[in-house]
Amino acid sequence: MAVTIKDIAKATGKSITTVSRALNDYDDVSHETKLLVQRVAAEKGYTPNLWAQRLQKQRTETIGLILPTRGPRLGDPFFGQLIAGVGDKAGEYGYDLLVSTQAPDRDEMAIYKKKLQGRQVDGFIIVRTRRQDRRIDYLRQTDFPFVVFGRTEGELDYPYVDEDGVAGMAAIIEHLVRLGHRRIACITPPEELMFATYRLQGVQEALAQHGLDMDPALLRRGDLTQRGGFAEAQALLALPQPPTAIVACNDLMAFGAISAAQQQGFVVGRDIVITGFDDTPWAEHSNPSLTTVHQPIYEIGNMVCDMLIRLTQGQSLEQRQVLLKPRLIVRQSCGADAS
Amino acid sequence: MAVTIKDIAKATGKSITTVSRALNDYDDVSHETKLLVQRVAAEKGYTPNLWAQRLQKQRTETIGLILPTRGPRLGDPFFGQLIAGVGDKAGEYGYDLLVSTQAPDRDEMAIYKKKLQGRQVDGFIIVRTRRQDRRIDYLRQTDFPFVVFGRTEGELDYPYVDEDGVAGMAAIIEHLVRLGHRRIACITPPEELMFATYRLQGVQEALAQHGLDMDPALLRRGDLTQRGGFAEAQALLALPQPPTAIVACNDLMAFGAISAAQQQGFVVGRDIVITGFDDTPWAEHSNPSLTTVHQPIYEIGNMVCDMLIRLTQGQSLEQRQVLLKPRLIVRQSCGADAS
DNA sequence: TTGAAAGCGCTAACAA
DNA sequence: TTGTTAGCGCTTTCAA
Repeated sequence: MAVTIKDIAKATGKSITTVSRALNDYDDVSHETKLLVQRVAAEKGYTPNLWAQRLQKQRTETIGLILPTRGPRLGDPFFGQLIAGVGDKAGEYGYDLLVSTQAPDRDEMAIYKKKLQGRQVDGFIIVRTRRQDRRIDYLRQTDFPFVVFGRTEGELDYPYVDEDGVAGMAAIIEHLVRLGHRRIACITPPEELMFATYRLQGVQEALAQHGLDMDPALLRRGDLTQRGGFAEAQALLALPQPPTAIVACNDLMAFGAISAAQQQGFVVGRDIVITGFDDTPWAEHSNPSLTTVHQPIYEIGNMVCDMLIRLTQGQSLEQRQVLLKPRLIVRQSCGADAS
Repeated sequence: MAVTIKDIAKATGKSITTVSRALNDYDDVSHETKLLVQRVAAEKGYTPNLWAQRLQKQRTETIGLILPTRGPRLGDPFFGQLIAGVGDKAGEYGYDLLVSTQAPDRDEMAIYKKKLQGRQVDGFIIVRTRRQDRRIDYLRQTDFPFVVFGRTEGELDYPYVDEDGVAGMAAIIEHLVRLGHRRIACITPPEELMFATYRLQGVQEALAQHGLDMDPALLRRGDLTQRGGFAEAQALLALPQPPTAIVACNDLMAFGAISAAQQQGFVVGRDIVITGFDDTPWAEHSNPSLTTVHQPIYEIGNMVCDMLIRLTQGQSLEQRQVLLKPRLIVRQSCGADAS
């Protein structure tokens, strides 16, 4: 069976307490005792029982990340990069990462409650925020540590990291208008997602600034998947007056839109222009390569994790709320490179 | 503060023991007591302290998945889909999933030891096996539950799920030979990965069966990334006698190879043929779409998780070792569809 | 049907 | 510098 602190106490002839303190390098233990205990512990291959430690310390050194989705859709590189960013940073601190999947349905809150009240994690990272987000309401009200990737409607009195979607989309529109486009379509994310609001707002404000209006027929709601982008682009291209540019609110939908356009014989970048948002690893290598807005998801994962761990340790944050400036990445799909 | 079993005991006037038994629905508690206790528990919003439960029960209902990589590379959809598959299945059982990232360096084993000996998880899922895999050696020797996605050299006396890479690559080669290709190049994974061996073996056996030899100049080692595929394909295309087909051992490298070929003005599917392995979500939508071998990673994640949980519960497995038959997916990049 | 008591492995206040 | 003791919240004998 497993080696416990008790075994070491017996083997060294010291008390359990002394062993505990020696192992934790307290300075009220004699040097010799410390050496002895540590040697014996190493010999016996002692590793502390974490539940016992945690039960005692009332801290878990674990952070929770509940992915708001189920099923194979996690092929979306978004989640992989995010997990990498959060997990790597957690590892640096010696923290663990508890990952669950739970679609945003009526069971969603149960899992947060269970993990919080069961004291399984010291804090949560919240991703893919809705405009009204009960996860955030709940955590705010219980006063439990959390950091958000994204924002919500209403008062933003919690720590978050987000990229400025308004500015990002505005940059895209600016660019397209400068290239001469006037009939610009937009494929948006599901309405309940907060970033849908920001990105659409960016589109509309930038258009307005150039005296352009969004034709309601050119505004279509997608589901963030390639399949969705494909379907919506098909519908747009079938209009009596099709757009000259399609602005998709994420890369995946843009890829779907490109497929749809190509399938109908369009040369993307020449006959029609398509852009994305996220700058996934694929954007650079797709054909044509995708004009998009860069979003450093891995680094954001790093940041939110770092902030959360500091919070759980009672530290205060230098920057509680971070809004990243987006960077436009011009590639071939907008035609600027193509010619 | 948190509600404990003690609070409920006080509130109901029952003993701690009785409360515990009532909550766990033991049948030596009177119906009334049970109802009373459960009502009060619900009112107070009681949730068991999992650390205490686990300390007591010596079981964690948590499984460990340590991703053998670090850094932003988890954009690889492989890991996202795997986590989804494992996580969803774990959720079905009410199990948690503990995810870590740890590159296969000399610190690698420390994290396994810590989690195992700290009794943080009931079992491990091992992925991306090396030909000689110390993770498996260690777990085998400690007799700790684990299930492997992949195989190793030597005796396969542990539970695993894998897809038959030999058959998969053979199917690709068969197909290409039938299309008339004779000069076929291969971009392989890093040598230490076990599936590199199988996939290369599949290529060579299938070639041999047609009396063809692999020109050593056409065999190049990649690193599983797009960037790597790009570089190796460039080298191949610059040969005095370039290949007519490039068989990449995963989709990512195939995408890189496609980019390289296109950049040099080749029409992929006509001037050169490129294939992948995995059938990632992107393969279908790339341009040209990618001929590849399907690997149901999400489902494999489901399977290994299911097997592992059964193992940790002391159940025996109907099928301890599963070798999945691969399915060839013919699309445009091999020229069969293109015409 | 219930409760008292022990103990899971550990940490920490207090005494010696 | 060390050991005694209590206790984290829970489950589980054992006795009543």
